[in-house]
Amino acid sequence: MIAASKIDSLKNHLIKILNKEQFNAVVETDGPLLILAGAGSGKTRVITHKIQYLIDKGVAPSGILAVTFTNKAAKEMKERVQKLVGKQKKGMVITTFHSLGLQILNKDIASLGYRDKFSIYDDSDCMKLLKDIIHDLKLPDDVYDPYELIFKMGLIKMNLKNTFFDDDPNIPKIYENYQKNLKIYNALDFNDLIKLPIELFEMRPDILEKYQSKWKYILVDEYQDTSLMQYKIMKMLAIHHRNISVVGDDDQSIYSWRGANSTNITLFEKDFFKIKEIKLEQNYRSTGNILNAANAIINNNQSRRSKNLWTDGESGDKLYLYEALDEEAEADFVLTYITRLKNMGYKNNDFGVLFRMNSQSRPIEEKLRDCNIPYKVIGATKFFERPEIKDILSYMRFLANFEDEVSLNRIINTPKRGIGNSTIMSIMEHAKETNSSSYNTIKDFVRLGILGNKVTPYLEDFYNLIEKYREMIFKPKNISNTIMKLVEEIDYRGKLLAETKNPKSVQFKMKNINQLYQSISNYEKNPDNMNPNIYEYLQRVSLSTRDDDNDDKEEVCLLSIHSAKGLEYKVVFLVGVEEGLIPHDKTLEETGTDEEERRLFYVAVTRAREKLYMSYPKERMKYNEVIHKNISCFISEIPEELLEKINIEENLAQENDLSLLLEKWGKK
DNA sequence: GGTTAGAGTATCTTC
DNA sequence: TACTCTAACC
Repeated sequence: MIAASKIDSLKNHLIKILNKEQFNAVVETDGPLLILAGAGSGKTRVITHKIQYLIDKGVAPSGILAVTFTNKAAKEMKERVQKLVGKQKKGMVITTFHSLGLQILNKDIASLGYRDKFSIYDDSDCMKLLKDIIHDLKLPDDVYDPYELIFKMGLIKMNLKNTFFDDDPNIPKIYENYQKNLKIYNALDFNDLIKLPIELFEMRPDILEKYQSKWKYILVDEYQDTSLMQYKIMKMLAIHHRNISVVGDDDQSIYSWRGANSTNITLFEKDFFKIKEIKLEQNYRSTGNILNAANAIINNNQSRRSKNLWTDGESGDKLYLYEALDEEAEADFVLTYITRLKNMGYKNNDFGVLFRMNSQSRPIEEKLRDCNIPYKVIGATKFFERPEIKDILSYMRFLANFEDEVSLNRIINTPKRGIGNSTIMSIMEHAKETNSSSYNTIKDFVRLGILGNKVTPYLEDFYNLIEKYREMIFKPKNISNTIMKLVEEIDYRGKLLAETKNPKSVQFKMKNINQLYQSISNYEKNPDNMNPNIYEYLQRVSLSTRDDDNDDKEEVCLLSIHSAKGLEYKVVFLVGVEEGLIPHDKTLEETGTDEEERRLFYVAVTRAREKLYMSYPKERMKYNEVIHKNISCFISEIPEELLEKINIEENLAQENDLSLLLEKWGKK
C-alpha cells in the first residue's frame, strides 16, 4: 500500500515535469524498450528518472545496471541519480562498458587461464609491443605501421573480420604473436576488456546466470556507439528477463572507427523482438535557428531513421560565421567574442570551444592565457599519457606485475643507468629461450655475472632498486609515499634537466608528477576505497581520462567534438570548420563517405544552446609549411537565411570598448 | 657496448 | 613542433 502511494505520487510528479514521450519512456520499465532520443531531448533526464522510478517501485538498487560509453557520461549520470534518490543508490552499478568488463574479469579471469593482477595496456603500450613483434619477425617497419596494426588487431580480435584481409599472411602471424605476448606479459588491451567477459560467459554459463539474475533491469545509454561485442554482452545479460532499455540517437553515432555500429539498433529489434519504441523529438536545449540548421545538415544523410527535432522556444540569433586569415586570427576572433559576451553577462563556463583535433586547442589556449581567462582543456594530452607520468606509472606497473615487459622496457634504462639496447636484447632473448621472464633472467644474469664487469653492476643496481621498492609499495597505504621516494632516488628531476635546455618544462613536468602523488594519495585516503592497493589504482588510471577536477568551476571549456557529445554550452565556438578537418581527409579516404563526418558536425552544432560561432582559418601552418584551407562543405548545407557572416574589423569599430584588443594586434 | 646529436617524419576522434 | 631513428662518438 505504502509503496503504491509512493509510486503514485512520483508518477504525478513526473507527469508534471516530463513531456508525454519522456514520461512513457520512464514508466515503461518491463520488457525491451528502444528510446530514440534526438540531441537535447532530455535523454539523461529520462534515464535518471527511470532509475528513480524503478527504485520507488521497489527494485533493489543492486538489481540495476546502467552502462554508458564515456567516463564523463557515467560520472554525470551517477551524480544526477544521486541527487534524485540520495543514498539509496548503494549497490547500483553505473559504469562504462570497459569498467564493467574489468569488474567481471577481476572476479573470474582465472577461469579463462589468465592470471590475476594483470596490466592494462593502452594504445601506446600496444604499439610498443607491436613494434617489438615487427622487429622480432624481421618484417619491414615501413610497411607494417604499428598505428595501423593496432586497428587491424582490433578488427581481428573483435571478430569484425573473420577472414584476414589483405591476403597478407604476416597479419595473422603478427596477431598471433601479439596475443601470445599479451598473455605472457599478463596484460590485456582495451578490446580484451570487452571480449574476454564474453568468452567467460560462454565458457561458464553459471557465472553468466549469476549476473543475469543479479541485474534485473539494464539501461544502456549512447546506444548508437556500442560495438557489436558490447552489444553482445548486454544481450547475454538481458536476454532472459528482457528488461532492457536502450537510449540512443543514430544521428549522433560518431565512433564507427572504433567499431561502433548503429546497425545494432536493428539487431536489438531482431534479438529482442516485440520491442517498444519511443521517439523523443522535442528539443529543450537549442534555439530554433540552431535546431533548424542542425536538421538541415543531418537531412543530407541517406542512412538514418526519420526524426525531426523541434522546439517551442525562440528562434534566437542566427549562426555566425567568421573567415579568419590564419589560426592566430581565428583565436583572436574567439577571444574577442568571449570578452564581448562576458561584458553582456555571460560567464566563463558558458563557453565551449570545440574542435576536430586536440592539437587545435593550442592557439586558443595561448590567447586565453594572455587574457587571463581561466580555462580547462578536456581530454587533450591526457594526464596519464604524459611521458613523465607514464614513466612513473611504468615503474608502478612493473612493481605490480613483474611479467609486464612493456613497462620493464620503459623503465630499465630510465633514467639512463648504463643498460643499453644490446643488453636489453640479450636479456630478452635469453628469457625467451629459457621460457622465463626477463626479470628472472636479470636476476640470474646478476647472480652469475654473465654480462661482464661493466654492465653487471648497473643491472644489479636496477635489480636492487626494484626489490627495495617492491617491498615498500605493498605496505598498507604506502603507495604515494613509496613513489615519492622512488622518484627521488632515481633522480628523475635530474633526468629531466639533462634532457632539455628549457628548465621551465622540467618544472611543469615535476608539477605533473606532484599531481600524480596527489592522485594516489587521494585514492589511498578516500574512505570509500575499502582496501586501497596498487592494482586497483592502476586499473582505475588505465580506464580514466583524468576527470578528477570539478566541472563547476567558472572556466572556459576547450574540447574535441567527440568529447563534447552529451554536453552543452550557452555559447559554442566551433573552430576549424574547413575541408580536411570536418570532413576529415583521412576519414573520407578510409570510409568513402562523409556521413559520419556530417554526424560529427551535427553533434557540434547541437551542443549550442543560444549562440553558435563557427570559424576557420584561410591559412594554416603544418610542419612549417603554409597550407591554404577551404571552408567546410557542410556550411553550404545550412540555409543561407540562418547564417550571418561576421566582419570583425567592422564590428570592432562599432564597439569602442574593444579598441584595446585592436591595439594588441597592432603590437604583432 | 652505451650515449648523444642531428636528421627525418608525422597520431584524428576514445576506453 | 615533437618525437623517433640512425650514425658517429665516447
